[in-house]
Amino acid sequence: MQGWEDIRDEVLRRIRARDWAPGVTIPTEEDLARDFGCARATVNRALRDLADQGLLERRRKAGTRVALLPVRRATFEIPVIRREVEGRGATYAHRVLSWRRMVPPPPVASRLGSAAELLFVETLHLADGLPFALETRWLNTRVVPTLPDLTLVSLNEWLVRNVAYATGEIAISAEPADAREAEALGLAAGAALLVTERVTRGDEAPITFVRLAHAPGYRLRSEV
Amino acid sequence: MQGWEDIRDEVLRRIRARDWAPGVTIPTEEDLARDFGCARATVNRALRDLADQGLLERRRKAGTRVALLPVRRATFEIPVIRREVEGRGATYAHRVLSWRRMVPPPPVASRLGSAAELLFVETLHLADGLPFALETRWLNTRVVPTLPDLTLVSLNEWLVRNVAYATGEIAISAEPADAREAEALGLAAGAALLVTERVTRGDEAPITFVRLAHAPGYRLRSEV
DNA sequence: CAGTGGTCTAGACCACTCC
DNA sequence: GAGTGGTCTAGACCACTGT
Repeated sequence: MQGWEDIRDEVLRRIRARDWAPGVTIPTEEDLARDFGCARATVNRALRDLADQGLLERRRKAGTRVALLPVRRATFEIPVIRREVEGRGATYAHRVLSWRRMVPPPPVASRLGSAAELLFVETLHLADGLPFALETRWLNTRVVPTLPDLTLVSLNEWLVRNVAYATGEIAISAEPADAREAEALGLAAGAALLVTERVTRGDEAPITFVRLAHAPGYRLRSEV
Repeated sequence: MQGWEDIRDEVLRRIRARDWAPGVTIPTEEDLARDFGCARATVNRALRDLADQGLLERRRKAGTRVALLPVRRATFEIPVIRREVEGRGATYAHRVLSWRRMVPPPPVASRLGSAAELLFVETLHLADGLPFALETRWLNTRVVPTLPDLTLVSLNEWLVRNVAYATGEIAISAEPADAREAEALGLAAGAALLVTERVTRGDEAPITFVRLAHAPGYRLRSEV
């Protein structure tokens, strides 16, 4: 007996073995369904999965072709920091370094699409007592009327649980540590940091902008 | 008329609006199918999509619950460098800086699971004539008997088109530029570089290890 | 216009897992 | 044991697009 995963694996095998070389059109779903002795929907599920991975290109009428330059899609899981630290077998802690109301600097304002005064919070995340990441957050308090005790729960986590979001973007880059980051993370200024920046927006208003500067040694990993 | 995407959007709306709060069990597929006036398979497709995104957790018998701490899954497209440069509207070029046979350094050998002699190739990728990324590659020539003229086609691209691969991993980190990278990219030593490292393996033998050190300003982006 | 993928349906059986 | 999601089927109609 065979399921759609078996069919996907067999198609994948034929692609890798170059039975179906890059650029060539493979048989139609109907033909494959007959060959494999299953329903067309099952073949469709298998081919759709491979197309989602970028290995096949599908177009109505034109058929299904093996991708010439497969665009690898690497998926990274971006968990809440506490989970990430605990997942490494370390003990999580966080410390709020400062908070105040302030008008965001231009780069933050433009990303959020709002130059209104925001709550600024600086949090150091620790793994086994050592600096793990410095979080720099600007928060629109209009959409978040009541706040938790920041010393008890990470704002990061509280927002995930309590605020409805609509859309967002993530950007990853490498940047030299500025004076503040270097001090908080216990590094020399200019040290290479992996920085992730996230913008989160609600239906109407922007919610928050977060910049996470990770201590050296941090890696994002993905299987392909 | 409604399709599975409409149902997915409506479920997403209810999650965001907290009609269905984090942690609660939502109605069964059968119930939802009746409510929406469609077949169960259509509801299944919609809920499966949201579960794949990490917003729902599904278990047989237990039902479908709204995730408490949704693990955001950010998907980044990792295209061939030429495509990436051209996608930014720039002109692509590459220059092979050096190549030789050598035993890989221990970190590379352990990643590939092979300490045999490999072909080492150093390639500078250019966008509009400016350094874009420095590629450092170790290639198992046993699985790649014939090589192209490296000055004509990027080894990166040639491999994608001509070598069957089975599995691989990608890791992303921030690292200070070493002397070689700084020279090739025209930077000061220690500059923060976004580094992507990829291991590719065939059915039996390792194929290649690639390290890409991207010039400052490089960002990976993803919608969430 | 015609061929191909995209999706929906109604029903069925199965696999897993909670009780 | 029983409830729920996971998947398959056979058929149908539709949407897109190359010719």
